[in-house]
Amino acid sequence: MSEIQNQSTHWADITADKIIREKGEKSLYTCASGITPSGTVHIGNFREIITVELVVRALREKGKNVRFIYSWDDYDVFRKVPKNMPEQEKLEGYLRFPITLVPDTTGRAENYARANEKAVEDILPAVGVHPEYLYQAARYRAGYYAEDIRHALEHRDEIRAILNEYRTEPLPESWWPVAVFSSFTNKDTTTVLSWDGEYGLTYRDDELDKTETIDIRTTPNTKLPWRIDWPMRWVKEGVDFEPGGKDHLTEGGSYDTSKNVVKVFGGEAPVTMRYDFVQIKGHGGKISSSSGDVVDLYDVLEVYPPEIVRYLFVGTRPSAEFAISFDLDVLKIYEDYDNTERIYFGLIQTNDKKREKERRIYELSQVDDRKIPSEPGYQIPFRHLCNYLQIYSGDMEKVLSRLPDATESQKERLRVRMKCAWTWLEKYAPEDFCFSLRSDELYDATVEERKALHELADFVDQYLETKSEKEFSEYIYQTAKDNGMENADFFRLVYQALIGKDKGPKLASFLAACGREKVLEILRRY
RNA sequence: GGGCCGCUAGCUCAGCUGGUAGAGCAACAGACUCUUAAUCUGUGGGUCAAAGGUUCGAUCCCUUUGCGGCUCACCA
Repeated sequence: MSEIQNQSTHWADITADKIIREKGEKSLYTCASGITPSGTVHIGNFREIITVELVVRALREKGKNVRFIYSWDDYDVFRKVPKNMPEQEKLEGYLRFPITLVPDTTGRAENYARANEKAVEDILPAVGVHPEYLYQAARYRAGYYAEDIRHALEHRDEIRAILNEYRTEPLPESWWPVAVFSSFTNKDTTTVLSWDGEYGLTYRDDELDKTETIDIRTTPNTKLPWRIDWPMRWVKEGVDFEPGGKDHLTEGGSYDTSKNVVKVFGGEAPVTMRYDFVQIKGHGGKISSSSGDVVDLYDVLEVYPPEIVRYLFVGTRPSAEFAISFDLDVLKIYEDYDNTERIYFGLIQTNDKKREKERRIYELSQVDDRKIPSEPGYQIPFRHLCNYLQIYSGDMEKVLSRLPDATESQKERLRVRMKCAWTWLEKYAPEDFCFSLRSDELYDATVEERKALHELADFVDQYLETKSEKEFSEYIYQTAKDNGMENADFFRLVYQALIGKDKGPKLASFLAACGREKVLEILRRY
């Protein structure tokens, strides 16, 4: 194991090494991630979580003790009502509230933020991600950060100078490094007026023009703005590694100012890594979050099994942008994964370097690194599996009965895969790709056409199960010839007779896949 | 305006700590009287955006330029 680790060139291993090198040998390494649950947490946000998860796994495999924390910034301000949320007008009334005090109009949880959090927390274990969740609203409101807020107030000028370095408009003299939610309205439309040098903070509610003095230890209204909050928490939790999106990791971005602000709190910045955004391809056209139709982890898991979802992220350098596909690329993704798996199990020969790389990608793609499969999945092309599924109208057990040599563990994996395949066929596959065998309604065939179909039925009856695919295709041509039909016309006829379309899967193999019984059941009715 | 990323075969990209380039698809040739991005065999194809520099040696490192994209400078 360690031998493999040492020579691994996978980015997760390289990052783990970097953390150890830069932070030194420690008894505990803290890796952090987090976002604001201000709306449905989409698949782009997942990139950060999975990036940390992979680095955490790499560190643990090097024998390190690791704490993986995930911060929900649920004391953030509700700035905009996402279009995919019900009861828009009601939510409008809560703008400028902390999201933890906004009601959940979807009826899933006690408040808006919690509903979005819960959706993520429920699904992450499915892809092998198990962080320790930290809830910032609860912490702030319980006075957990009171001393840190006071510390920021004490270093007001120093912090302002750091933030001003990159600002076009310098922060005014009257600026304070805290934000206050009004105790009258819950909104952040307030202005801090003064601080008594200890825990007393006086602010004005700008809407009501009312003034109040609060104690930051006991009144749950104060929070630090993002660029101060982030470095403060680095110190609080002793964060050694935390990646960031490219909006944070750019000159003048929040990582830049935070790595200076963190010194005010007596700490240092964690090792970081920039990840690029994730695009979506083939998801019905409506994909932008502004339209409210976000793609989240649930959507992706409907079409890809957990290990393939991981595979997408594992196999791509975080700094590279990539797209998650819901169109025909899905076929290729499955094939790519299977290919990696075949290399892992030595079913495909390749050079050492490539094999080592693919091996590591396969390992990291597995949901549980202690339960890596001991045998490859059942070898059937994804396309073929899709055809089987359609022949049996989505009945997975019937499909499995056609694959008698599959082992139990392979069947388990096939079931997950078929469920995804079926969802894909129903929701995303192109029209041309889909078919279903005729049941009640028959093709309105002419007398000549019926004769041809009868002849084909006889061949099917006699030879479909005994002749090879290639040999059987001879009978198809012969039928066309015997009935004086052009091949193209005859193929069209057979597809119409079986599936009501002009085209379909390659005929000889399609008939074989359907099986003698099913084909005859339909053809004999003409 | 600052910063970051990309520019490699017709297309999408891989190539990672410097040793004169790979995959899939497309193309072409041949199998198959055959369809949905169908199957098999084989072939061709690249001044690694451009120009300098470092080096025995550069797709890779440095500088400059061009083109494309993103991001920060308001909030988080």
